[in-house]
Amino acid sequence: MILKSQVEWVLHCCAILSALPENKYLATKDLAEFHGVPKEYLSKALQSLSQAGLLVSTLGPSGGYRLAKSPSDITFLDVIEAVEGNTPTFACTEIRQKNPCRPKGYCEPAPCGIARVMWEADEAWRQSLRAVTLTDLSRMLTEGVPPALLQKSFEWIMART
Amino acid sequence: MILKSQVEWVLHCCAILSALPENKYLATKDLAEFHGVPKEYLSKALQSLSQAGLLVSTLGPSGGYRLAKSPSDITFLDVIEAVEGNTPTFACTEIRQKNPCRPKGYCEPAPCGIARVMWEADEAWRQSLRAVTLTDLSRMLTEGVPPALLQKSFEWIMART
DNA sequence: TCCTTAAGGATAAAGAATATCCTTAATTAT
DNA sequence: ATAATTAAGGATATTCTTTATCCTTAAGGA
Ligand code: FES
Ligand code: FES
Repeated sequence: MILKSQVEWVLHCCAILSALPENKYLATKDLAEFHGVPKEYLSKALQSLSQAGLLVSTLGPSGGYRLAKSPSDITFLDVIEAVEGNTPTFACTEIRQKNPCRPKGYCEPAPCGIARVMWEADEAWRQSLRAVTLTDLSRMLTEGVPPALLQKSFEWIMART
Repeated sequence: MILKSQVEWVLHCCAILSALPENKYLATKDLAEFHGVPKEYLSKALQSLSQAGLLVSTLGPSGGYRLAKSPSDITFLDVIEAVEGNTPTFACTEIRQKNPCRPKGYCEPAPCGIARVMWEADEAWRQSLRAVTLTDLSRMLTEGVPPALLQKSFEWIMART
């Protein structure tokens, strides 16, 4: 059980977009090149973020994506669920109903205890991811990085907005 | 991203094995029949639990599996990791190293902030699963179930040990 | 000696993740 | 107007994982 590689991609993309000035857009092509990932496939992931209301897109030259809201209003969980969906990581198939001793038509006390434990763990995971915003992300990704590299990267991005 | 169906299977199997008297074994065939799942494939999962030191197996007629230790010493996480492995659910591919502005040979402050957040969430998930033992499981799976059904199921199992 | 069982290897089928290509419509630059 | 650029989305291909079955071997019990 492993998250899609797209999750890493879009989180890094969000970090870039967080640094963009208001009403500036950055194209998929540039985000793909910056991160060394396939443009077409990254595009699918960004479309998901757009549909989830996290990004705003615009067409034509100088088009691309920007954040739909303040970085402080977008959490890791928002981004991850946009790509992975929000279905629980544990799917109960109700195998308890296969119990050969079960009376026909018997109705189990719902939901199964196992599923409850699994869903609680799932919620702990989500809660942890809800607690981190793109603002936190920007801070984390910049600290300890040489100012010269940050500056150069910023200019690389700005040259393409 | 979804857990293997085997996870649900083996957790239910562990609940059954928890109810077994000391030094009694239950065969894969019976566990598979009780839960209505394919015997051969369930067998692979039980082998994993055995290799993880959670179950003890014995051969021949009246052979099968029993718990290797007290139900209170086996957690959900133990069982799940035996089946799913213990690799983190987020795999960082270090795409930050693809940054075109990065000086050749530059060494990033390890690990990436994104990976740290993801691994922390992963740990929250694991912590939640570590807090529940097979003893808790037995209680959860029996409460609210009619005593007659519990009794009948117990007899079904005992008849095959 | 015969039957039952776990262990484990080989293989196949189904599904999900990864990736590419192409068309369409909107927007901008010329 | 025209041409270039871009996101959106459909179709399809490839690879990997999950799910499943089959078969052989060795151990244990009747
Ligand atoms: S029946 Fe699905 S987890 Fe118990
Ligand atoms: S480089 Fe992998 S998560 Fe940042």
